[in-house]
Amino acid sequence: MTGSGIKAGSQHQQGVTRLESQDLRNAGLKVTAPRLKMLELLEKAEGRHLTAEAIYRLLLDAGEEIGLATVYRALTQFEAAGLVTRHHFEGGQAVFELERGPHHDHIVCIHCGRVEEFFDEVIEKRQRSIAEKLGFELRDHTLTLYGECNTPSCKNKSTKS
Amino acid sequence: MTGSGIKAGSQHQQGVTRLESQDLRNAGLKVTAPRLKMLELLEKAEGRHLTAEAIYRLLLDAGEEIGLATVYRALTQFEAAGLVTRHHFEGGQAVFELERGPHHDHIVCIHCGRVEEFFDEVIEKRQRSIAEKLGFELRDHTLTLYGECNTPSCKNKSTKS
DNA sequence: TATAAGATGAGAACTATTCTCAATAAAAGA
DNA sequence: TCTTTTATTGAGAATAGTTCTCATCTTATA
Repeated sequence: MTGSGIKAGSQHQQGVTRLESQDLRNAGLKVTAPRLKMLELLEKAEGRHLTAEAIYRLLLDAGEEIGLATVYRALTQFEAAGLVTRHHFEGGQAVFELERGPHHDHIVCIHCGRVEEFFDEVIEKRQRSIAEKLGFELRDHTLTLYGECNTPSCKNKSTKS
Repeated sequence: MTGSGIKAGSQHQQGVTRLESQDLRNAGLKVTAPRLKMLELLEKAEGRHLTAEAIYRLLLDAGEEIGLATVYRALTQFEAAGLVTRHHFEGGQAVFELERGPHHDHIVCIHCGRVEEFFDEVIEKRQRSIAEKLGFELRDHTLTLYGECNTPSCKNKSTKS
């Protein structure tokens, strides 16, 4: 959607793959082709949020032989290992993104689905004090803003409703 | 938030029912037994978050004759009418709560599932300016904190994992 | 290499939710 | 009040997203 030209080519081979292999080993997972392919794909997606189905299709389209079950399984494992984050935006399907850098929240366009990320220390701090005040030990949070974005390619598109 | 002992008795009859009837009419919905029963139940739940399934079971247990499809349908209509809010906390099932007062966010215990509500103007304000800065017209948001609560009845319970 | 532990793909199974449809009940009109 | 119109209902089928099962195949290890 954004357009930082990412193609399904095969630029990075060994170097990246090695890093990814290490990620897998660190997570106690065997280094297998499906997993590496998935990590590569997520890497190339550069922060875009993909559904399991999308990952599956992209890999199939790229000529990989992979099963949907494997995609789901791997994503769950990656999540447990802290390699990816799973989000439940509106609309049933979970989306996944590679965990790069620390934490951030999201704003999603209700028309075109575009997702931007942000981080705000004021909000973070506030959350901590709210949790404390209410007698909770904060472990996690999800903050998602929904709005209408201003990209020219957006407004035209129909809403889900 | 408060925790005043709510029992599944049948205290309020006519008075409340009339208010609820009006809510339905205002929403352009016919006043029917299933809908009234659902609103009554949500009313009695005083802010607790119920799944569609839970509402269905509670009504069955209370001797009402109702179908699960009706519950889902009505909840969707109530939501469209602004009578209830739907939340997607972790775990697949959506939960519903009667819309009372203005807006608030939630903190959920990852052990016992207890939900508390809060409102924080600083966070709200911050969200608005973030949206603006990123070129979005803010329409909605969800903020849910996850933590471990301090109620004695909680820590013992097992985590979902 | 041979072996054991893990991972895989395909499809069945499952869960949450929505849809279909004939029967029914509520609002509106006479 | 009786009738007509139209929305609503319950039951079960259907769907979407995800997880499970299992026989087969790979990876890491001896």
